[in-house]
Amino acid sequence: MDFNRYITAAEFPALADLFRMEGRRIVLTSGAAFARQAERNRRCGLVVKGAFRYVHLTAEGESSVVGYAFAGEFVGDYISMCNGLPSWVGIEAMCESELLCLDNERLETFYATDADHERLGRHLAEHLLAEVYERLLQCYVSTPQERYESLLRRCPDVLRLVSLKELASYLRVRPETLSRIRRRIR
Amino acid sequence: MDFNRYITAAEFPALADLFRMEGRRIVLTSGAAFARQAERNRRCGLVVKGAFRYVHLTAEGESSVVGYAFAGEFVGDYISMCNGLPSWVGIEAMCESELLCLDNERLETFYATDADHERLGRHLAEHLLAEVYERLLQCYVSTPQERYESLLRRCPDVLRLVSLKELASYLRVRPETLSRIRRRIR
DNA sequence: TGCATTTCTTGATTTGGGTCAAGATTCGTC
DNA sequence: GACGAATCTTGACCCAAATCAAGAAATGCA
Repeated sequence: MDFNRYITAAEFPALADLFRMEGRRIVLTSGAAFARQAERNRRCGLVVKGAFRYVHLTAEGESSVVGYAFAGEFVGDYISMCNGLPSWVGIEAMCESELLCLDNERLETFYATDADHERLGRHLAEHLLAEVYERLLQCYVSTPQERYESLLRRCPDVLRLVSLKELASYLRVRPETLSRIRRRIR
Repeated sequence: MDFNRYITAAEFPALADLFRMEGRRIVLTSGAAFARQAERNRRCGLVVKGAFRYVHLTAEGESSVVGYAFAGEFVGDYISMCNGLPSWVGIEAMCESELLCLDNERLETFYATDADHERLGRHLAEHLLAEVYERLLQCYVSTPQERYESLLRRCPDVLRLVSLKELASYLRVRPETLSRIRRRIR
């Protein structure tokens, strides 16, 4: 879900195969929603083409981009999928995108057929956990400038992918502040 | 690990049984370390008595309390345990505490013996993921005051358990600020 | 190409939390 | 109970980011 530490098909080939064999091919136009905030989203996908952003909307109407998924990565609100609760985020296509989609039931029966599959599911969850955890710890320790620099190091062409305004939202600062951070560094 | 959304023995009875059957009984005095930051910690425990805090130390020597574990809950740096990397946090006893301890190998062989056990492990990881994820989203949306009020709602007697100084660290504010927040609410 | 819209930058001002400092209160220990 | 240490509160001041505002640059589209 994150700029660099995403969950890629390459890391979970057996899972990727499942999506390739059985996934329903879905094409979304730019801006179209794959999942809506506050709804239950019991499906996920493997991104074949394009890109997705995860957006959280507060009660006051403020929106924050909290993550991304690109081609070759899995996309979906894994947590909402697991526990069946309404999703905290919406997921929308950033451009014309294509994915292979499976619903949670199919994933659960896949897990259930084999202890190795269960283990795979565990490793997937552990992998995601490690990433979210690291992001959380960054909240405790890093300044906006550090977050910006660390992000650039991880994904140097991030600026070709998203606007500064959106990047600011991801870094949890105002666009003006990001603009000033960038001037400071130059 | 958190004040309310911890992983309890009651939620994972089969796992709790494993700890009760095979766990090594360890008694720690107040302040003693169960796990050290920057080291690999490949064991975890079920807290029988007492309480533990998770502390992250920055390079500048600032310390933040990032979580807790109480009696009836599991304790350990699950992420460090899974991926074998050095831990981001230390875990220390807040008072004289007793726990039943297992190392990662035993847990892995437990998972490996049965598809049901693998599934249990998956659910555990998913459960943890959901919690850490919620904490992360809180970073994006909540003010210190909101974090304080939400914490009080979840764990009304938190103030009898930890000092305001420590609570401030958990809420990611200075003690003075927490003091002012409390005056504001009164 | 020209116009409208959005994004981006820059400056001025405000504000929330941090820092520093000084008491008050609580707690532990002898 | 008295003393010392730690915690807690309060005030004064500082600073980084938010807010407000205005103009420049880029983008989209007719």
